[in-house]
Amino acid sequence: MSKELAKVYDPKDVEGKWYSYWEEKGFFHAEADESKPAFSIVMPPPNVTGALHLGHAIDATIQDILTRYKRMQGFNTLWLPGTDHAGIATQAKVEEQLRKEGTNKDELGREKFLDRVWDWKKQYGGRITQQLRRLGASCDWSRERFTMDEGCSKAVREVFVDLYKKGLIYRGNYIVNWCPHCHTTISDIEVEHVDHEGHLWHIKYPIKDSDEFLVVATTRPETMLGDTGVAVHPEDERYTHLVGKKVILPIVNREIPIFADDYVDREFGTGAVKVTPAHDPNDFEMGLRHHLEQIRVMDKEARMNDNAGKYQGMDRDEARKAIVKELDELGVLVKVETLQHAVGECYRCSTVIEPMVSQQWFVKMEPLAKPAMEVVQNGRLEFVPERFSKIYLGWLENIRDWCISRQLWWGHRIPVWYCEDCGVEICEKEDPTVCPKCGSTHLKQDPDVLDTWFSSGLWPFSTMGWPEQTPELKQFYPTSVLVTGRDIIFFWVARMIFTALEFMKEVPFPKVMIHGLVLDAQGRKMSKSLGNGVDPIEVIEQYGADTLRFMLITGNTPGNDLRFHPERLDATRNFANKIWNASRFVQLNLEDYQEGPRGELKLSDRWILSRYEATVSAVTDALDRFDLGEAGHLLYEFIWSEFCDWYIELAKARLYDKEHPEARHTVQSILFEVIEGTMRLLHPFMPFLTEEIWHNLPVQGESIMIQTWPKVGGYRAEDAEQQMTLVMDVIKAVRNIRAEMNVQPGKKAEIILVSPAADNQRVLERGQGDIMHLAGGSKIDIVAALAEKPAQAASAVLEGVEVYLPLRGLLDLEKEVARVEKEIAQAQQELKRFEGKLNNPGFLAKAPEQVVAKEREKLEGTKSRISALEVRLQELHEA
RNA sequence: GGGCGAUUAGCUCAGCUGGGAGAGCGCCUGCCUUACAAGCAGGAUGUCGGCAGUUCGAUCCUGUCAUCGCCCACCA
Repeated sequence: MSKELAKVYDPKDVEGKWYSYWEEKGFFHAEADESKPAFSIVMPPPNVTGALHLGHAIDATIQDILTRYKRMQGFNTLWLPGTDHAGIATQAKVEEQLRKEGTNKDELGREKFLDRVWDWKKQYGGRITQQLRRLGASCDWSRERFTMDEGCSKAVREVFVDLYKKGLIYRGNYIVNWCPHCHTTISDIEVEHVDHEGHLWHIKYPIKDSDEFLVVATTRPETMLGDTGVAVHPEDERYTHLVGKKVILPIVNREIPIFADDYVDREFGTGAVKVTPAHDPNDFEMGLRHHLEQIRVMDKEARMNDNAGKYQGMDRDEARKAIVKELDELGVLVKVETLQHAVGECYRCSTVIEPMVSQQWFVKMEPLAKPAMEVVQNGRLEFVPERFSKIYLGWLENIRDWCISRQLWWGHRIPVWYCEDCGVEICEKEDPTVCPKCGSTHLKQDPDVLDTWFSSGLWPFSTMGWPEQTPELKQFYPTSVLVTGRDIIFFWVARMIFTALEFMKEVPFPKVMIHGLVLDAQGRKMSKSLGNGVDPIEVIEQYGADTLRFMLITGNTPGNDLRFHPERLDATRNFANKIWNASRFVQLNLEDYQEGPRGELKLSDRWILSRYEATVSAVTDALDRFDLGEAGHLLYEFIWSEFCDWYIELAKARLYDKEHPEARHTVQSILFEVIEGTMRLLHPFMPFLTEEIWHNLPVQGESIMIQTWPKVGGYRAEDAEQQMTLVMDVIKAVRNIRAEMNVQPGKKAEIILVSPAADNQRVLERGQGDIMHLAGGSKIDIVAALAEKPAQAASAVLEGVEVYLPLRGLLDLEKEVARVEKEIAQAQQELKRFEGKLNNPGFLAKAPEQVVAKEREKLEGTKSRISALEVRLQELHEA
């Protein structure tokens, strides 16, 4: 116990040690045990390929705080970690590796390639979970899961087959978002709409058997090779006479129909739209309505295919130039405008997406989206902050079917087989070997894999053993809360909700706590390309995990983005150091401490206990509201501004008083109780520091993390708080005078307190020792009135108390007069405000009685202050 | 084209569901006071984005405008 404690807290000495201790002791582990109420969180699984970034750090910190809090409250607490196989990202990493080795996945073949990915996963997949340990994450690592492990894969199979049989998964030829670089489809939400400056080309399409032309406007002339119609608005009088006729498509010389469709905007361009059903989602829809042919003119690389005639083999951009040139030469290019418009890009590689008709697997969304909306509308599932529910609902309202097939190898392979003889589709929970229709054994599995989010969408129950009815599922499902960034509400949160409702018939969590993104100091997203990312591990090395954690959750409002300012790390580190030193002070003064009954409590004791207890309640409330920033702020204020700045200073006198061991013992006991409880309150936020401090205190127990959460126990004392406030105000007033009058620090001075009210006098008498010590008094007189005005004294007038500091020769009379005059002026301003209010009949009639009374009180207080100040001024003039 | 968020001290941000504004950093003045100079004590600084409204009273509620940021969106 009585070891030397460093003056400066060094997290390096502490963090590694405690983390392995916790893990070895099994404190993170949760067993299904129905005797205790459950609290559970599933961690949003980070990509196996990834390294920890600040986004993960804030996410994990929030979850860890909630987890540690609930664990201390006695819940059977499970925080279940895991990682995501991240189809495209991981496959791309391994492909990159192969490229460096001079080979590629096709040379290797599917099976060998997958072996390589698994190897890669084994080698690097643990990095991010190691990094989460550095942060202090108290997850149950014995339950760590991976979206492609056996259990999760089984759940995926179960869900796919079930939805397939219900007709909610289907295969069909539809227009999808194709990334020519990643060579796969992506879902609608994986397309980013980015504004580009493009052109609007006006092209004349000659009308068949006529001299007339129809001018269409397009941003993508290269797709005209696949045009199979031209659309105009049904009520557009310019064109009604043309509807039903045909145009001859330039270059291609194909006859295509002119038809009318409401979709067309008469105001835009020429009001006539070329229709390419195979390469545009709207055209696709119109094509279906009007039975147009779909002609695909590009291949998987977005090169023109054999439907493109002489342009075959050209990249779509080259083809655009060449086609524009030819149109120009043909004399049918009538106008080119520049146009700002949004272009879809791949979220991963920013390649412009090519909409393309292709045969893919889809999840039918409407029947799934409806219940997912209802649970939010009827409050069974709440977003925190609430405003995110609107975003969620808006998305589900307009949702389109979800394209789930990906042309990748890394992922859950689509569990559908095709009979090569009779063509039948087979989708069962077991792999088929024989065609149930024709008996053929020539079965071929669909080559595609599922969208990564298909498997992570099952995360809350797949990780708990579903489809088996496990004890874990029974106790920990539904989970208690989901914590995640606002950027994956659609990708992940929504999908978990509708799959859970479909398969578990229950919400996966009653609350979703959404936090913002961590931005750089300029407010930009952190990204590899900008090079503005901050590595949390480096921050931890430099400042410690506790500092990073506390910094991340304080200083902003829930749900809002957080700008990363390195200076805030310094400030938070200073706070950690402050706590360290406060505890050091307590420990140094607890060496001879024996537990035992306390002696009489002084005002300051009752005050700090009351403030401590108020903090317990307020922090607990804030945590229950998921307002971690507020909870952190409350702790900061209590520890620094109340416990350190006041109570520790107040405690010293009695602590060092050898003549009154009982008083010393009482203070020791309170210091111990308050700091010990405060460490428990702070533990979820700063687990390492608090554990270290806790073990340096005279406590029994293996770890602070398994102690109980502080409870309130009757220490609240409004009277003590009020009285102490008066004492502190007097101390501040004296300090102020001393500073302004340049009284040498350390030099003791006589203090006279004039207070006509008996109750105030009693309070001041009770606090006089404290005032002496903290205000540097040599002697203190408390009187109801002064028979003789102290000459050569500086003064301050508080409500109910006048403070005099006889300074004799030290008093600068002029300065003092100026000071008093200034105070009078300020007080008169205030007085005016109060009078204004109290003279307002509306105020008197309509404001609550309490408020009126309070204003009256303030008015009276200010009035008497002013008259006291005026008397004082008079005296000064006389002096 | 919709929606959301932000606009408060020089900077970064709080402000707990309307009674008259706070912190940290920075700045100024003193202090190495035996927990802490990563500290202590004291101090200065704000038409709470503009305008209008509701109210006895608005930083907080309503409307509107402005600037910035984000999300969504099938005007080719």
